[in-house]
Amino acid sequence: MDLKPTESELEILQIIWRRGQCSVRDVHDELAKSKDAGYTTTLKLMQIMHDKGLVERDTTAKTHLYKALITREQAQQGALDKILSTVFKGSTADLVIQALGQHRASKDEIDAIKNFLDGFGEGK
Amino acid sequence: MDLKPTESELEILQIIWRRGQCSVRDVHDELAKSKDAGYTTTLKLMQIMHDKGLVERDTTAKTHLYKALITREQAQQGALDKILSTVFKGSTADLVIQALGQHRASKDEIDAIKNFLDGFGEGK
DNA sequence: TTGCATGTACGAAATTTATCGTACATATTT
DNA sequence: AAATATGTACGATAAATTTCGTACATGCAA
Repeated sequence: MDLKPTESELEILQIIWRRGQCSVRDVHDELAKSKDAGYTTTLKLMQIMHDKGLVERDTTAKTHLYKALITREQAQQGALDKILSTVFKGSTADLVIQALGQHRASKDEIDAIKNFLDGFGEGK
Repeated sequence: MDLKPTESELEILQIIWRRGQCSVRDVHDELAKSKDAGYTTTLKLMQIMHDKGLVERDTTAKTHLYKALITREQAQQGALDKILSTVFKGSTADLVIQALGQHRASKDEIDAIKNFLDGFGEGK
């Protein structure tokens, strides 16, 4: 099993993750807000995702309903692993610092991360 | 200008970043350790990268020498931006926490991040 | 100078990913 | 019932990326 969604598949997974379960129509309407592709394109993509085992579907009704078989966390981890090895020389610290430096995290976010670090690395 | 290297281009950029400047042969030998592709494949890729403006080259000698025109930091930022929007719902905090949670950063790394956060968000 | 190693150039094929058209089935509306 | 809307299936095409073969130039050793 591949487990590594393509870019387009990720766009679709995002929507499924948010809604939990959805029809091709649901996904396509959502996608159409930011993108411009035909309905059958979305359909085909979702069928391919089904073939790959990225989603499962309930075909009892005419309109099939899709659910994700890969979790957002799994996809996140996969994405992190990839960029860690391709651009961050494997350094998590570099990645974190670069992420925080540019993206102007809010104070709340920073606090959340500090708390996380405290509970993690115990004491300093 | 596109500025968004493909997967293969990133593999090559990594090597150029590490060595500062190199010939196709340098890159290909390095690449061959982990991968298995022909020399002309690497050559073609680097020519394409030159067309795209990702690298520059010195062609005075027979063996051309390539340098990166995009910095590692730029590529890192691009990679982060992409996965932030595709899998992390735009939340830097989520990304950081996920990165730290799984990858068992060393104590030193954690300390480095804490220091960074202290100098950054002032106050706790 | 001949032969071989090492280089670049570049078209073409192979792969991968994304898009679309068309056929066909089943609801729903009038 | 006929017409229309909505849905799936799926082959074909397009587009992007990667891989390779072949031609050709040049440096170097025998």
